[in-house]
Amino acid sequence: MAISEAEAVVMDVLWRDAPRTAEEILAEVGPAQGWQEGTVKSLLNRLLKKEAVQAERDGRRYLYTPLLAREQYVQQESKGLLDRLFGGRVAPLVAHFSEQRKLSKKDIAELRKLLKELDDEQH
Amino acid sequence: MAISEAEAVVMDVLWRDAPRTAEEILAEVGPAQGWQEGTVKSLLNRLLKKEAVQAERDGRRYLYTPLLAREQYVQQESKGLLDRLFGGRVAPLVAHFSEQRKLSKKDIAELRKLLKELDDEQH
DNA sequence: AGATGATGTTTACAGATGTAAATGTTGCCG
DNA sequence: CGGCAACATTTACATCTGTAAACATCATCT
Repeated sequence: MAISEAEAVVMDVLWRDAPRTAEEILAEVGPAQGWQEGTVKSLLNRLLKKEAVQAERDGRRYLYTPLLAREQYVQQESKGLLDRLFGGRVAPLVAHFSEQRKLSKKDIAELRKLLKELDDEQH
Repeated sequence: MAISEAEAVVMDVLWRDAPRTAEEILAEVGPAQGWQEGTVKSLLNRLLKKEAVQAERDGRRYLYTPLLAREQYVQQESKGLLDRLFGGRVAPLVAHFSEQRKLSKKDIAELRKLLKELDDEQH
């Protein structure tokens, strides 16, 4: 079962710091997303059903912790896009951003560094 | 209005070659997707409503042509992912694939070439 | 002209999603 | 102990999606 976009917003909070209560999550994303309490609770329940988070009782409330690692999620999403749009290869994706002039100086510098590291690994 | 995944499959056919009839589209994706005729027709109608394709009468049938350019679509999707998962920057995305050992030799070679070109542009 | 077949158009229906409202539960306060 | 406040759980409901079935239209064959 895939995680929806709204659910991912909740996961993001938990990935930044867990465990958290529903209240804390609401405080963190409610204003920005314009969400009510019920919305966050529903999303948490759906995430529980999908086994993406875990709830541990703490007195009257629950503490929620991610079960799905951010890495896993990022991996799935990225691979999906790459496969659908760029034949599964990374270079065309970067070329795309390059053409769109969406590479910042920092990006370029980091890419250079990355390639250098790959070089070094080669022994 | 965003284009759904199933709709994007139809767009892909049209991006490869247009205009096309519903029948041709079905012939091209039906088998692989396990779709019936009605499915393709529905998707085409939704795409029409979203103004992502255009239909031009040709005797008894229609010829469909994309209105939305593939570049636009790719741009939206890529930017969406980048913003949601990598803070809008390209380098972390590439680093991610690098860590996952998902960079092919070809990818690396192409990235190198790309950086070199950017270098040259800088003159 | 009526039946047939090729096409397009409308309607359907289940599951996912966004967004809660309604309802249930329980520890605590008076 | 009875009721409220704080949580959680259940139910709701409109959209969007995937996937067609049903129905309408119209050129054509008999």
